[in-house]
Amino acid sequence: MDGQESNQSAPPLPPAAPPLLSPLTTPFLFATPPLPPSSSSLHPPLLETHQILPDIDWVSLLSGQGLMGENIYKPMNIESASSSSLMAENGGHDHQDDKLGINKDKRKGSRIKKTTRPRFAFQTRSADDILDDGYRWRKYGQKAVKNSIFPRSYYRCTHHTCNVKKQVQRLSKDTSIVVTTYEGIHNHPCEKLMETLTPLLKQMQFLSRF
DNA sequence: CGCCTTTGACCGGCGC
DNA sequence: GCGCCGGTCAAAGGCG
Repeated sequence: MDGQESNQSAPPLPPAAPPLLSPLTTPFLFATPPLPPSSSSLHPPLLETHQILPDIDWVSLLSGQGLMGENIYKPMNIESASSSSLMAENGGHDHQDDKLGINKDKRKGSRIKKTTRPRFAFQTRSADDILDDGYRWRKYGQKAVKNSIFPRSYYRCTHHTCNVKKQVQRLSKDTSIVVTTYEGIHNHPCEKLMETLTPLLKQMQFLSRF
């Protein structure tokens, strides 16, 4: 239906641009110092809006390598994502992994295949639930979750060949914090990044002729 | 007209 | 087996 299965078997391509943190989009995302390990075990890293993020190796990050341990960015593979931050808020019940990337017809099938899509979450302190990460997203659902006064919103990348999803939920414990969970890897360039870079590249090509 | 959000219904997994 | 829960679908409506 939406081509979700089309790139399940293909090896994931590295993101053409950071799925977040693009300096060419607004609002900018900025990082706080690393959280203490005790809190990071329950919650994704918290990003503030007043500090510039360090350089991040997103390829390594999304492939599950590097930036682990005490680093504030802790990617979660799908197998280990069952203890995601959103669950910490809703009482730890989560079985979505079995259904990720499975459309309605597939769910009617005999056996649901477990997928292994990269997944990571982080927190931002923002008044806006939706962060401009440079990609285009279409909201496909919203659910009230247990033990949370705020609903969880479900978004899918609008690119026709891309099946990246994200979940957005505001913490009831701290209403200023928004938890965003990304799932999957974009297999296309960031639209806004390309929009910004294209005229610059053309100008560079023009100037290089002299 | 195309794209988006909203929202109720539906589905499968899990715990009891 | 049943109910709860989270995730997804898809129709309807809004907006530029």
